[in-house]
Amino acid sequence: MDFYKRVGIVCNCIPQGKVATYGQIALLCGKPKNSRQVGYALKMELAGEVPAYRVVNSKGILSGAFHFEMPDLQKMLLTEDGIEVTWTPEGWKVDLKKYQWQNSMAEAEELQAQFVSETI
DNA sequence: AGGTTGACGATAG
DNA sequence: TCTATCGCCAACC
Repeated sequence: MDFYKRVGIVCNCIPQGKVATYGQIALLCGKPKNSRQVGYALKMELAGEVPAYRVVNSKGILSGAFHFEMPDLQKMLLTEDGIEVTWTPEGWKVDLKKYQWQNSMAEAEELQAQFVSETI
């Protein structure tokens, strides 16, 4: 099972109105230390195929905003999701306290199941 | 084969 | 709270 494939699956499972962090996704993919590769994955294969705009770093900063075609695109999409995005000296930011995706046990298992089915 | 580079994260001071 | 540093690992020289 390709790690990038898992990243794609996880991203597609992020609920509308929520965001996830790179580390969180890496964890759900079974590779807690591959947070950097998550960003790399989004940039390469998955760009345009998954809602990568719902992925932020551990501080809630939209660190990848610059890599979108239009700088404000990510912020705009998040806003349409009902997420409040604010401008800070560090860049566009979301309140993780309010909007971070809280994974339930069921959701984690659901993801594992999809990983297995893809492995066939 | 070896060094550098990241859409990152955790920790020490 | 903020900075410096280190660990991490796939991709790319």
